[in-house]
Amino acid sequence: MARNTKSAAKETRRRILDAAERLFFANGVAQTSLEQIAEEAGVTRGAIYWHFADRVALFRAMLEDVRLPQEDMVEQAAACGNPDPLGLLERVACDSLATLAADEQRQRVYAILLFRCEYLGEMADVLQRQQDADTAMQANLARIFTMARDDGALVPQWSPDVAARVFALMMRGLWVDWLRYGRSFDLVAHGAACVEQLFRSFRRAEPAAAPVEAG
Amino acid sequence: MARNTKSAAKETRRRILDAAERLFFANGVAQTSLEQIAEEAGVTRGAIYWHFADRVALFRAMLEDVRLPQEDMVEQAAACGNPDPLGLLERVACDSLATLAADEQRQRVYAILLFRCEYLGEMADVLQRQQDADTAMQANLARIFTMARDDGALVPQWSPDVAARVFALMMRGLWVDWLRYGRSFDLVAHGAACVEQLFRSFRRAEPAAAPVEAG
DNA sequence: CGATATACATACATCGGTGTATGTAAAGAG
DNA sequence: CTCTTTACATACACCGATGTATGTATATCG
Repeated sequence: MARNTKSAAKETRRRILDAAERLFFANGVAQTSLEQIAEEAGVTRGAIYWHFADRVALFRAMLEDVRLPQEDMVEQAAACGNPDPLGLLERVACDSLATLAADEQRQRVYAILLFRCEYLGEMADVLQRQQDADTAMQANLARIFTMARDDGALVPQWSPDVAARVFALMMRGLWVDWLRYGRSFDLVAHGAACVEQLFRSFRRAEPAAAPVEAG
Repeated sequence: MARNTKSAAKETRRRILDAAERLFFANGVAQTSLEQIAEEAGVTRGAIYWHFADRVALFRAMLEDVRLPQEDMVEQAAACGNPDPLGLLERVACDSLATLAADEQRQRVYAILLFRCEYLGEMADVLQRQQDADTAMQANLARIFTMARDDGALVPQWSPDVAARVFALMMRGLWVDWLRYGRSFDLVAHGAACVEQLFRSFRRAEPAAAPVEAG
């Protein structure tokens, strides 16, 4: 068939990636054939094999387009010399929820990573990327909580490491639950309530106000 | 071939289930053929098709043997009329960590559910079971935290629902992280530190002691 | 304005997996 | 002691998916 111009080829590549994303999300990675992806993208398998070595390469390319929520938080929280570390983190946390809630591509890709693929053999390093992101987030959070403790902002009942861990576990739980169970609750509102009350327990007690209810 | 006695047939069934569990865990559900399972179990595919209708039925049967950590916690925490609900929960939480850490079958099956299968089509109700377990756990925890609030055991900074949610998210995060990342930390010790400090924030402040470090 | 590389489509060979049909020897019922 | 049923093993037919080889029309470059 007619050879496409270079920009048209780029668009073909995009269409393949988008089609793969939709089908991986809808049918799972293992249950999606290159034939189906080609059809969804309006090309043939020849085009896919031209742009990508095989299924795994296609899958990897799809992932490279998206940042994981963990990576997002690390980047956002990098601003360290802040006078109010806990306040910064609290805002970053809520931002991360809003970012995920607003970006459907991110939702699909993260959901694929969480529930629609099996991490084995050639996919092992995909898991590794998530572990690296988690580790980086954990280290970064621990650093910030340590700053908060040194500033006297963190109550002594919480050790910086454990506070960082519980916070990270809660955030990931919120992301995962929301995606796993069909986005059946208001991620931003409900998540904000969790974030706020947890951070309230991190801080020295203020004149007590009534707790915020979940969304 | 020679027909086995009824008890021998039961054992064959067990061997098939065990083989499936090991291979699903090692290679993923989609990447494991019935041929492989048969070989691992020392039988032929004929035996598998005799005992199970197909792969999905085999997978389901494998799951039925095991209780999920969530289901475990719900059962453990059912004892409600306790004078110290928060103390009860704290113990139940640590028990659940110890139970998971001690039972390799449980670890494999839960890991399969989390990272080694794709929830689609005929597998949708498998996800449903997890969602039901999570929902039940959530409801149960909320009830207990409400009791704690009514007893004055829960500080007013935490609403019972949000406290239950954060606690549940943390617990699931601990289970998942431990399994996902190759059990690379001491689940019981590290988990206990998280549980303890979170529950300390739930309770009215005692004469402050130094926080416990993570394991 | 050829020559060549590009961007695919088409065609083919292969293979592993599934489901089912059939064989069969022993267990259990009467 | 037979007859039937059980508990498998064996054999077969049938895709569907993969990978590769090949065709081919057109950009693009010198």
